[in-house]
Amino acid sequence: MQESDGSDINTKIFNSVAEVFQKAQGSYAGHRKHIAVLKKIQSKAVEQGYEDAFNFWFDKLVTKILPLKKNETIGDRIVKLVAAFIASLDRELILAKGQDYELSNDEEGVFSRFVDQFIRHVLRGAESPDKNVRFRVLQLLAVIMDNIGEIDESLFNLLILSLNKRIYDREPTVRIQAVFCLTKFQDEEQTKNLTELPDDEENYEATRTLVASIQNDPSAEVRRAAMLNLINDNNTRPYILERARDVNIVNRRLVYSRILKSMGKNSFADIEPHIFDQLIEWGLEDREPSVKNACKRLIAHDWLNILDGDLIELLEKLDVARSSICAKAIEALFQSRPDILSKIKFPENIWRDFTVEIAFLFRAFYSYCLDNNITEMLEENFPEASKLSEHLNHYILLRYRHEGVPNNLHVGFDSNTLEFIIEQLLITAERYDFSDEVGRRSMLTVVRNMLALTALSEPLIKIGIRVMKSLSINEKDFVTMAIEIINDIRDDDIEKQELEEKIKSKKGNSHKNGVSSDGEDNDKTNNDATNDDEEDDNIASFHSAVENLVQGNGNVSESDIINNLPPEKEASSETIVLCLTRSSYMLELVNTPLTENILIASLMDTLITPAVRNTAPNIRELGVKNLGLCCLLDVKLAIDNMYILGMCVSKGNASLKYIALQVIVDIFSVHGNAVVDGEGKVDSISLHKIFYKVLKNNGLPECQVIAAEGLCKLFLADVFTDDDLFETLVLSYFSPINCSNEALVQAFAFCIPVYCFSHSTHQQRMSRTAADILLRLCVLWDDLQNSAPGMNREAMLKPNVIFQQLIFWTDPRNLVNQTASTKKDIVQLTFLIDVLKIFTQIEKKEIKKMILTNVNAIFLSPEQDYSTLKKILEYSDDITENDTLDSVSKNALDRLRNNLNVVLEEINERSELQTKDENNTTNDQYSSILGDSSNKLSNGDIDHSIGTINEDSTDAANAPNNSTTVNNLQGQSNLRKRTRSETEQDDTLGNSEDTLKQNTSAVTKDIGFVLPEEKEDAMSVDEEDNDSNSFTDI
Amino acid sequence: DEEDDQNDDNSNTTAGSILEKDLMAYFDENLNRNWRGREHWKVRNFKRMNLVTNEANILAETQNVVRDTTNKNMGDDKLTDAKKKNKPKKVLEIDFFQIDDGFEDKIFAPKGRTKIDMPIKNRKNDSHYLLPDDFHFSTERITRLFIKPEQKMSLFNHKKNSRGDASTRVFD
DNA sequence: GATGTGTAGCTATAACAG
DNA sequence: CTGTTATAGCTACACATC
Repeated sequence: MQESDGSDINTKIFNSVAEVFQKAQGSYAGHRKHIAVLKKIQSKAVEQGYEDAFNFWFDKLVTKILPLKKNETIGDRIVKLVAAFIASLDRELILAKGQDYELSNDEEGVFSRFVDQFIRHVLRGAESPDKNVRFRVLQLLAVIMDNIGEIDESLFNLLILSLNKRIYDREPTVRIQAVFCLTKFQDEEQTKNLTELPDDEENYEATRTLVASIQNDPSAEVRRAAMLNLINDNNTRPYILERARDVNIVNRRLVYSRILKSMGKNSFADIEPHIFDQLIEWGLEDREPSVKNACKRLIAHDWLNILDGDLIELLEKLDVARSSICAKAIEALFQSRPDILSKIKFPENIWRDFTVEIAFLFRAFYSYCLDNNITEMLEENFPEASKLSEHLNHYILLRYRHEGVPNNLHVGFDSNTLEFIIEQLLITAERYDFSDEVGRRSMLTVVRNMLALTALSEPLIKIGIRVMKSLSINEKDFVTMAIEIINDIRDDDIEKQELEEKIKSKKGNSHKNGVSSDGEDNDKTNNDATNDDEEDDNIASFHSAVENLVQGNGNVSESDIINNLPPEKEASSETIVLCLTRSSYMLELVNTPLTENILIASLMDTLITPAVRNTAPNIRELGVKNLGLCCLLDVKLAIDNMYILGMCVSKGNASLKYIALQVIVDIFSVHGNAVVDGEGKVDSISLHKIFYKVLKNNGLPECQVIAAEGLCKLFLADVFTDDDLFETLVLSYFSPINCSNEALVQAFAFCIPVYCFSHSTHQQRMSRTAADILLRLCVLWDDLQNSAPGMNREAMLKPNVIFQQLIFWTDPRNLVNQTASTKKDIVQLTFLIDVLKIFTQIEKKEIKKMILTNVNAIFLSPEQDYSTLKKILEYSDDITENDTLDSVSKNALDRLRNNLNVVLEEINERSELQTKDENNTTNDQYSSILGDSSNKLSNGDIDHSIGTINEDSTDAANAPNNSTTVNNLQGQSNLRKRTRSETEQDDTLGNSEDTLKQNTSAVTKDIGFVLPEEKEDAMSVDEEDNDSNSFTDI
Repeated sequence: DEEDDQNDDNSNTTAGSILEKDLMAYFDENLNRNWRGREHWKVRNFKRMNLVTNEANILAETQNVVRDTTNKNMGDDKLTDAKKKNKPKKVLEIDFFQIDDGFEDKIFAPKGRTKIDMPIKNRKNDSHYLLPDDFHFSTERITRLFIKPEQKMSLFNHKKNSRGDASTRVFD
């Protein structure tokens, strides 16, 4: 080939290709044509033996767009062009192969050489320092991945290696494209290996890499790309679906709106039941409305459509019997599809053939109609009360008696199914219309007798009692009936024991002294069978009781019960549990004081008090709960039992602590401080100590949460007002030892702001304690950073964030009770003064910087008190003069001082203006009240005095205090300055006598906070912990 | 100042009458996003209560509005100006005919000392970027008693009654 | 690493066709 | 009714800039 010809053709090829690119960058419009042209150029070049030249120039021209950043339209157009060109070639080849054309000119070879060269070419930029180049390279690879045909092994290895490097690129955009590329290399074999082979750094299987990305990539968009492109089979599905809890909102939403939606009917079959439940719960409970709505739409729209609107089938899929979230799901369904409401019917003939789904729909439909006042539907679909009770009775009999009822229909019904149906009917019954007396009476009979069944499950006891409450005439009637049931159960048991004893003694059996039923078990061959026998007996009495009641002999009078003296024998522990369960659910619904409720008093004596003293843990816990519920009804009882409850918390095992703690909090919530501190009452300090102790004990995280939540409640209610206890509370929020106790953190995250912003006295308490909190936490943090490498340094917030939090909490603008005087509020300013005051106790430059750089988040306003602002300025000046600060800190501090000066200036200007305008009249008045303002009268002072004459109690309380504290502060500040310089000198000598040292040593003690073995007083602000241990005696 | 005084009085009377349920809803709404606490809170200012409608606030707000609008107008002008400047700059075109010898060398330059990889510590995250369990703390939850959930305590409006008594109420 | 700007990915509403 | 398209407006997140 001659050179001139060669370079001529070569140039021609270059010009032609370049022209296409030149045109194509302008718009997408001519792309079709451009691709045709490119193909023509290529085939012509091949014909002329210039295949390489075409490839060379094509690649070279593509290189030009590589530096273009993301979303640059020109770049995107060329990328599209390349993709379309390659796709077109590929498609042509496949088509040709499919039709068995003779490929005349080795098109396949041309294509694969072109692709091979192209990929190798762009890969040269895969590790370019320019992130745009890396992005474009990966983008080009991603868009051609589907159409590269077969590539040889060396290129494949090169590509995989590059992609597995780029998946860890610095730039998220690059990683996203890498994910897109990798998704094309997945296959089933790999997903199997996912679970079967161990993790391996050198394992370059695409699926494994993608799974690593979906879980570990910091960028939400990368995880999203992996989620949407990961192959969806049994092995990978859990990784995809767990994104329903991704921290990113869009990712969470996409699980419902894309992943699950596209799975269609397979969602029901292919997802494991517990995961399926979890997904629905997560979706419907999500904090973000958009996620919640996506989930609702999935259920109410997509899924219901898939199932052709078959509501029952949908409920089957949702597994109503097991999943507690279904109530929410169906409510969403009713709301978004009101059309289906009218299609729901409950004809008479299905009443005896309820399934779990129908029963559930029945109850949900009823509740919905009731809540939304759809009376016509109620009348149309729901039978009269007596019918309801009949049906209920039918299922109760089915469940608790095996003979006497036509069995053929319900052969497949297991007890769980029946209990679920019964529960649904009872839930309906609780809100049913019982204006018809006959209906009410018959339902009452059914429920009372049901509650007498000893085999009744706890959920049914609970709802049964509630139904009984709604059926009762008044509370006294309710209590009477409930206690009668309880007494009957106990008496029956004792009777039975006596009977058995007689039989045993007749047999001359020796082992009768073993505590009742435990011994019995040995004699019984089959426990279940015996229970059933027992049940049959109960059903028999059940029937006779029904007879009695229907004949009107139902209600036993109160005196009957009281006169029915407690038998001397004790009931078996199983029976006691049955009684206590019923009584606790009863007591939960009672509100009349104990003094008007003699029956409950008798219950205390016969059942509850013995239970509290029982040695069996479960009985004792139930007893404590019952006792607590009674205490809520009577102050006197509460007072008498505070001590024992305190003992339970301090000496009991975890579960006893857990319940007793709740009881104590509830008692305080109801009775306030009346239950402590007085003649014969428990000392409130001792109770505080109990709370400290539980709060600090991270061995029992659940109890910590109760203590925290409980304390927050009590502080919110102003039952507790102790600053030290409050400080401990806030400290445990930030403490690293609690960082893994999510419930605790969330309780505080909610309660602390509610507390601070609900009342200015609350915010003032925070303000008073905040500086000390900050100081302690700074020391703690510092210690954590210097601790052993095993420690998790992220377990604690950095001091700057803590400081920001405290500033936010003390910001008066966040108070709910916004008034005009909010702008004058100085709570946050006093916090700042305290911080500046303790500032010298912070030693680390790093921490000082974190404090100072946030100091300007404090709200300053010319409305605020002049002297307070002035004081802050003085402290700031002091720090500037005496501390060596880095430039950032200094700038921040200067800015604060500058701002302060501006504000102070403005106050001065205003007051001058005012004195001119108002002809001295008002000012005279106020200055006479103020008396001592010898220096220039400032507007701030005036405001303040107005606050004082006002009836605003908080201002009135604070005004004098503040001025004195401010004065004191100044004194202290000077003193401190001296001490500080002395300390600096003495530091090397080890002098530890002054107050500052004392403080630091107190602080060092707190370091134990991090170290479990020393944690005793670490968190507690309470200094002397060892003196009175009222609850450790005995 | 006299006006302020007046307004103070007004606010004190009106502020006390904010309904408990409104307060509860207010807190639930505002703390919804901050449920994870700790490092996850944002300085997002609380949506101000619009429940209190006393003269002082109306006055203050109108003043703010006046100032705001003036500011906004100024800002708007600046913004639109900035946008006008930004938009027309997108007339970029590549000359594909211009191929000088060295251009590929720049693009395919070795990474050198530029860090193009994620730091190792960022490649694994134990949280897997999943949210923690949500315990759904709410005013509803913290006002109800632990062992007697039907009974609610009244947390916010008890102040006027007597200190140290949470004055529980029962809602039927 | 704090800041302001830009944008992906909805959400809402209407109009319109099937 | 149901589904599509077009429009504007919104917010959390990403990106850029200093």
